[in-house]
Amino acid sequence: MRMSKLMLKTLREAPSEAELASHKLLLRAGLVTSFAAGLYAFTPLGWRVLRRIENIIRTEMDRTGAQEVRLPELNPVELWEQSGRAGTMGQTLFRLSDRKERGFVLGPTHEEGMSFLASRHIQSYRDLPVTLYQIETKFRDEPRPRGGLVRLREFTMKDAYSFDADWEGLDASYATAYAAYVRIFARAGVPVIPVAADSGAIGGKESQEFVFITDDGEDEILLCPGCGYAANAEKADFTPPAAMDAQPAPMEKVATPGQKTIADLARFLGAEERQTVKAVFYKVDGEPVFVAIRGDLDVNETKLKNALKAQDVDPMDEAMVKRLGLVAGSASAVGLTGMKIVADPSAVEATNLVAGANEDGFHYINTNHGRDWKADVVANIGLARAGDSCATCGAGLEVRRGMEMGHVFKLGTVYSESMGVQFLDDSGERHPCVMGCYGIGVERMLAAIIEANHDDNGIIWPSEVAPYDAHVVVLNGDQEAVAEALTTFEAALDGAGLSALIDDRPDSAGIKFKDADLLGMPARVTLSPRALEKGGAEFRVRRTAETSIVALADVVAAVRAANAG
RNA sequence: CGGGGUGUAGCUCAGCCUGGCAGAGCGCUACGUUCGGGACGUAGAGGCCACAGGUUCAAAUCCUGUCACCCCGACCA
Repeated sequence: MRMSKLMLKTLREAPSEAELASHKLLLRAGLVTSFAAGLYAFTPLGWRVLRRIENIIRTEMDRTGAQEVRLPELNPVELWEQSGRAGTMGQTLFRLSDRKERGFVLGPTHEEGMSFLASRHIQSYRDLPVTLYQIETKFRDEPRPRGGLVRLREFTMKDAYSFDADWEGLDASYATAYAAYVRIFARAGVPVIPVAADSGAIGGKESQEFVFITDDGEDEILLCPGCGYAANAEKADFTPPAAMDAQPAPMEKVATPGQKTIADLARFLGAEERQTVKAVFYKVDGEPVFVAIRGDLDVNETKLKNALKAQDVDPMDEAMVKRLGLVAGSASAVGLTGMKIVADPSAVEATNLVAGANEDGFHYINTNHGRDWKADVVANIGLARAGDSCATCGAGLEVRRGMEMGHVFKLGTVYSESMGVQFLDDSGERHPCVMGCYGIGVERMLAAIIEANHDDNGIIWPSEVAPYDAHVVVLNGDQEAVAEALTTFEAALDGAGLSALIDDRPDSAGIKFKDADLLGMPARVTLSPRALEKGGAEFRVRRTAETSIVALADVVAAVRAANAG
């Protein structure tokens, strides 16, 4: 490709809307153009990269025996009503209707669609197992798109779905997909770690995310330096600090004027935070829920949601707090009626805790579960934090930020039941298929590739995703010797099956070198009178900046070597 | 949905406080000189100052509203 013909404009400065390194470089290198929040166009160069990422994914999925298919992006809303997710995905769905007022959604994911497709083709256990996948556009009305390509409203996803006869079969399909993911991320140059993730109220016994660790990530990840345990914060297990040991004492009401927060209250009473009970009010699927947890711990809303098998968990709004007569800052479950009480074991097992007296300015001391109050539900709903003890080995957990690149998930029979994906076993009995699903965000991967592979001068493409194998800088191309060298070299590259971006623009050398660094092809070849005088072409490896003069006959081999490394 | 920030040329930004001809650098076009790390000169093109309303003789500037974009939080009172 001749740069003089390429629709590409690089920028010396990044547009002010960009904050992430990848976002800045995507815009500076002219790979994408923003249309609106979370919506981007890809330019010829950017599109080449995206296609190369897709091809890595496609190759690795095909290698596992997964079969590529294509579903419509426009889905009849009935599919979503059948699974029940028209309601639960709620505001995330882009909805529209046709001229006859039939309702449709733009697919945000395709469990329903793929189940529908499978249900039309799977009849017998002889048809199993099968894994189907596609690489296509998803639409999600995200509350907050961000970070350039990190969170989009329209994006490309590779989504795969496995169908097995039983859980053992699913375990095998899952392991196969997992192994493919490891290879995909390695080839694309994104360092990821697998972490345990929440599998949600829809069931399933296992779910893992492939996370790229970066300070700019959206997710909080807990890592154990002792045993290697890694989990998303919404899922992470931990062992809370031990409770204070004490014999139950009589409950007493004490004045605590102005003490609203746990920290203030503990200081005021000369107690430790773990000697108090924290009260948190939630609205769970519209119903009020009172949550009690030991004062030194925090509530993990995802765990709460799972414990209650709920769809929506929100902080209680002020109107409801008022209507129920809850006293913020002095609330507790003691004497509380009229709503469900959920407690973390930490609040149930500890003795003589300080709790609110449900009267402004007063608290009780020495409250004990069972005697002074009783929880309707006791469940682990604590949020793991940095420094908490690993539930497995006891070491102190570390917290890092991370970007979710891919997710593998043992779904079970949730969708096969609702969508009717069934098969007959060898005794003629009908069963729902056991499903798994496996997703990768392609644009987000592109962002992560750049986050993980750049320097102050620009992008450093891993060779498997680079838009071209070589960047050829031509200086004084009007001189016969240079023009001749270019012709010869181009033919040689072509013969070797290597691609090149040839900078034949009449601009100054400085501009061309800066652009070559910014655009980040693995190898740079400079054809110029000066280099020819020295005996060939100047060859430079983008990643190491290692520079040398290479005889023209050997440049193709050098390009190949740079792309192999 | 809440909080914060920003909207002026393709990009980065000044001008706004204190109302009075629409600005700079980069980029773009033409010509010339340069020619190995974002060269220089000359001459140009390019604007609904986000949008709407208001105040005023006069609004990019002051007031009100709306929209868009970016960041933080989606939470323990």
